[in-house]
Amino acid sequence: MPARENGMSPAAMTGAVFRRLDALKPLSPGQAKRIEALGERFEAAPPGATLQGDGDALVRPTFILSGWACRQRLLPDGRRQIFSILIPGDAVGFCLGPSPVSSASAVALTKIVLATFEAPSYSPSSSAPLSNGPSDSWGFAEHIRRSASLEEGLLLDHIVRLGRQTAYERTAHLLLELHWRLALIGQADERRFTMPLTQEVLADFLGLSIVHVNRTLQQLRRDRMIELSGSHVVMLDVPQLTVIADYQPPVLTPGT
Amino acid sequence: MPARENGMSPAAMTGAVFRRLDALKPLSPGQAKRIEALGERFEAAPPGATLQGDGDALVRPTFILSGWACRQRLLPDGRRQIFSILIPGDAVGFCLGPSPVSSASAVALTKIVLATFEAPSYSPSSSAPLSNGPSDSWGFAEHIRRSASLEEGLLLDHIVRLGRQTAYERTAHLLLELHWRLALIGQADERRFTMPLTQEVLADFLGLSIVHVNRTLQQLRRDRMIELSGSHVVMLDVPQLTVIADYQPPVLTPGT
DNA sequence: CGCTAGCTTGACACAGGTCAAAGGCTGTGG
DNA sequence: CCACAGCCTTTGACCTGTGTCAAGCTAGCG
Repeated sequence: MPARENGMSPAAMTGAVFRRLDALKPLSPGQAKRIEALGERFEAAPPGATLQGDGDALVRPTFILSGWACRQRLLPDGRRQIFSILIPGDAVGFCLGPSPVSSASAVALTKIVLATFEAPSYSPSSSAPLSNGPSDSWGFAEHIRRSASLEEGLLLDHIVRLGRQTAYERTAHLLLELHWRLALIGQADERRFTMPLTQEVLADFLGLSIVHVNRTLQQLRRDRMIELSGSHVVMLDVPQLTVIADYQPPVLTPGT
Repeated sequence: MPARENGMSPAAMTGAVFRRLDALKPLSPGQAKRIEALGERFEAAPPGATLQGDGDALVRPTFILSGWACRQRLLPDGRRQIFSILIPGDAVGFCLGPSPVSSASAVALTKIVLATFEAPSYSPSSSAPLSNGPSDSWGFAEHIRRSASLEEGLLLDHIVRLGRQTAYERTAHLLLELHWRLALIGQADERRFTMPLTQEVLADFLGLSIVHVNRTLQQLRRDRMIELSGSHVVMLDVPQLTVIADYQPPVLTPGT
């Protein structure tokens, strides 16, 4: 097996995508194979790169193999709001169907590696009526549906954070969410994980100013709720944080 | 044609549903007929009624024929955040597929009339592989997809409002959004519409306190941006409001 | 005709924003 | 190997948008 980007095998590169989709719904051997094939055709982008412009149509699903990104919108006066933070295994944009002219753009927050599905390698079953839309032609319709459902839940959580929670609660909630999502793809242990985000990014996500994010993090440290140095996070009291943030991890519909 | 709820014909009762879906994608005659049939089987609920509980599964799509509702979540200490305001023609909850255990509940804000689709009256084409999920069995897959896309855009708008806009901007933005959506279903003219929402509901939607919503509305009045008495809204300077709120109406994918 | 739900207003408190400056880091070039 | 540049973090002083509390007011409704 030939060495790739920093010497990883295709399977290793697509690990996060595999784990995430498999958690949403167990992958069939055929599907697993197609995921692994993603590792063959990837492209890298530097921090700050625009992964998907404002009105870009989303034809085929693109996944993050490694690195972090975000979906965001800019106001005319320069204010920025980040809708969601994307981690390895996440899809960039949405694949529900043709319409998605999302009014958001996606931007890399770190060095990032992406892979896009080849469209219709599944022609045998694609003879089904196109009523299904393009989403189905590649055989992951149910995964996409569940992924969309999960993401919608995350958006709703975000709305609650922004509308009704204090800076302290918001920050705790975000940390718990990231921890849960990273654990899903095997990139977090019980209480620690790596979060390569600047305080500016946190601010634009949490609807706060940079300065206040800093102060809030200090407060969490003083309260012995977290340790944080560089991008290394340790949650010292997960139960307490969960109460403070009223955090409820997403429920994955089990099975089949 | 027999008289119904306050003497309306089925076609009149389902007007909003028809107009909304037809705007998303022109309805075929057969689809139009099925929509009209909705008017035969409706049920009413009083203000405050729970239309859909917290973890309720969403099997078949339910539409609002008349009245307003909202999707919301409550925090343990009683704080409330409203995710979206539902008007006639809107679907309650989502119909993307089986998983939608949405962590939100839907509540009637006024007296409301609902109608739910009968499941599989379209059996001829439902012989298609069930890979499509239940969403397709009733023949509106593309409408549902576009509706979901539209709603996702509204959620993103809401996140920007809550995260990065001032009370004044948020309020202006909401008024413009409601105006656009009401116009879509033929319930608004160029600048006026009816908004049967208390200031408490506005507050819980906009992430503000009741008192501050009141003050903000006063300010909009003083600035001669709006008139508002009871539930009657007049927007006095739509262009200006649009600039203030940085409002961008949703783009409906045209055609077919 | 009194009650209640909703609206309005003032006085005051506080979470969070803004401004400004000083410290780290880290990478790069001399 | 040092020095500088740039980005990020941290902190203090101060300001303001929004929340809280409390009290009237209004109007529809039983």
